[in-house]
Amino acid sequence: MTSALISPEPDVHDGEDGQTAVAELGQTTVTPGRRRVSVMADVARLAGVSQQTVSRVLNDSTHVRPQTRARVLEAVRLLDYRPNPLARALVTGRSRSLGVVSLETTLFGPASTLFGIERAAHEAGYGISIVSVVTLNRDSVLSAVERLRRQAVDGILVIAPQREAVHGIQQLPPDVPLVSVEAGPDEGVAVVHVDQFLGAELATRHLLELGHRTVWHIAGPPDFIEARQRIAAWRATLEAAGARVPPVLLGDWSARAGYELGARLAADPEVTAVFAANDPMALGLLRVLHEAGRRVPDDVSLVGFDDVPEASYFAPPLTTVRQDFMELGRRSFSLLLEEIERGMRSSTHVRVAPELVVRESTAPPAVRARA
Amino acid sequence: MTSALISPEPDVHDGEDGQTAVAELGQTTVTPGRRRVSVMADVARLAGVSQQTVSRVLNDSTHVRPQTRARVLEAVRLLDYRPNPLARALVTGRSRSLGVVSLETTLFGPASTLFGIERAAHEAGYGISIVSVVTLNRDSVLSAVERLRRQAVDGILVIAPQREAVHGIQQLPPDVPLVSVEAGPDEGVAVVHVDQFLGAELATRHLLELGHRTVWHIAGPPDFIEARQRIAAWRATLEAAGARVPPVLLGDWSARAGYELGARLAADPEVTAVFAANDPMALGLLRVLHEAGRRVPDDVSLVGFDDVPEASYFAPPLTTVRQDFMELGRRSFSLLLEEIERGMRSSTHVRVAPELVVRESTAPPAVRARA
DNA sequence: GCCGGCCATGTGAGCGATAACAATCGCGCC
DNA sequence: GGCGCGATTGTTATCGCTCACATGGCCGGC
Repeated sequence: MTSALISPEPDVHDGEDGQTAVAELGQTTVTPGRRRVSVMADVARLAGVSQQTVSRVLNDSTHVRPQTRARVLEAVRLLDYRPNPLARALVTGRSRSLGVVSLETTLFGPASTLFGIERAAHEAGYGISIVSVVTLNRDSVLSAVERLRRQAVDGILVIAPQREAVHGIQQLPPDVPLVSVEAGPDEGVAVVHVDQFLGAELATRHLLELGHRTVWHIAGPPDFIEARQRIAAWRATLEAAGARVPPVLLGDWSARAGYELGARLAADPEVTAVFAANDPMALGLLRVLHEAGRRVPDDVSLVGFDDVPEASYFAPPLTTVRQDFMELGRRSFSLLLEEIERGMRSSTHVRVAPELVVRESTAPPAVRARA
Repeated sequence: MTSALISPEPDVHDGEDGQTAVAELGQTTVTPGRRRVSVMADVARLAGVSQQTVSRVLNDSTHVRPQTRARVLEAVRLLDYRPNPLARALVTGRSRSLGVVSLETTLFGPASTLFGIERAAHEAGYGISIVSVVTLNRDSVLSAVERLRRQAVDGILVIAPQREAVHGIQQLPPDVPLVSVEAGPDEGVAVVHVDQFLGAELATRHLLELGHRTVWHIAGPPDFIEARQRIAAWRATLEAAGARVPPVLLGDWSARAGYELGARLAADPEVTAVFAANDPMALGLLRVLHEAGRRVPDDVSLVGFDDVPEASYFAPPLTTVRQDFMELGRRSFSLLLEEIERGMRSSTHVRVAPELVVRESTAPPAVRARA
């Protein structure tokens, strides 16, 4: 008997504030001004079944007669019912939401990773809460994680490209599923990252194989783990090839750094191949080389890193190492999901392979350069 | 027990899966593998008070004897108790979390706004959940909002710089507090945005006042509301000053667009002043001007928009219009909070004033240009 | 000296869902 | 033809907290 009678005269003072309080069926009174949303009991009543049956239709959905299910679903539709996620989470102990700790930056890598995670989570029906930090260090990571726990997330992803973050991650209480993305401690925590070593090796080898005698490197700031790994791989690749290892130039990821550090390279005719640790720095370098009258790739070959969307529009289109941040997000998410389901920390390391994208900024050295 | 004794022969499988079940105190049985966390009742028991008193200490905190409060807080500390936000939200109807719909982009504006919101929310004790969309249109906005509602957010912020998004926003059910950020419909929804009209006027007037006869404009893509507004204000400012209105050049926010469209400007000696609708396009223009041998600001003056962090490192440092995205986030957040507290939609428009930052890319026109 | 009223605290009832178990029905099988 | 079992559905307890109201002590005022 769902509202058998609808009285034509709702017993409501139709208001001092223009809002209409709606007379509701049954015994529930209505807070004026707040539209009452239907709950599972309403659906049950309307469908003429028990609340548990409604729950069954909405969840496992086994052991329900098709006819019953149809009636329930119809009631759901009529009432525009949506399950209250809080109530569900309270009783199941699962909120189906994840926390992400992210650097407050518009740097391409961290920002893209965030979106990659969001997309993967979305597809699996998870929501994500983010906490951004201005700097990554022990305390900021700890307090960010604490805030996320207060939001009842099922698990946490820390986008932690910087070394300092590692100290925080290591000290986290082990009772929350957690995965470190882009970098992390060697032990005790699951880590998903792009294989920086491979990426830098691909870049460096590509240039060596084109015939360059050695490769210069404009690196990222050494507080970024990735920057260090790229330096190490670049150096190892040169050494393995018996090539001379030039001094490393430390930048800060910005185009400006590429420009300024690049000025020294542009002035040195010995320099025929450069590997820049990210695309913006490659862009800066591109510019200073141009200003110095050194053609790319004729006089100098250049490889970047990241494959930002604009890279193929650089002049010339940039050969670079692509990092698949969507894949990174996907893998991080599934690893975290696994931890959540097994109920224990994992300490797996997942490596995502980067890919060399050859465009037009690399070529064999000019003949005079060899002479 | 953190290995008080390290037996040389750890009894490895004391379960079948290596997990150790910890014996807990009291009558509660323990799910093996999952550490039980303390709840409010535990605190109450330990402090020798009722659960309600614990609740009072943790919330309103009025009407509690200092001595009692101290005892409760001590118990909280001892048990490392944290209130379960789900239970609280279930009963209060407030989750203290906000939803943000954001464009899946690393564009400086939307990305910074997101962080601005996060920071403001954080300071007020709110968490944020994000949903990112690849494109903004009616359906994507609607489904994003729907997803956020399923996460039990108290209110929603839509970062909606594109026109298409407006259609979605207008169709949203009015029963959830919502604020549109950066743009929105004219009516029915609260909107917080930077005053684009003022910004473009500042830029254009600055150039006119330096003595330039007119100002060219490299605009953003017209599906962005901001782009249109900047065009309109630029045009109006020129007209008000009696200056000729040159044809507008439509870009896509990228440095590349600035470069390519700029080529035409660089070739035209009549062009002495350009207003670029964002900093990256200004950067591209800067480059093509340089390549064409036209000096900035001696031959051509240039104003950007956004004040990205690198703008002061451009060559020359860029005069630009700063948008305070942190402020934008703060204002959006407080407006939303107000809606939440009053329980009804507002349709206020809040404008955040941009600011002209004069650096070294603008100067009076060269004398020969006037002649 | 009694009573109203405020302070400090406790009690019981939900919030809206799921979990665990109980109950009912019909059917196949010996 | 009775028994047992699976398919369906209902009942009750519970998740961890806050709300509304009840209670009991202590104070001041007449």
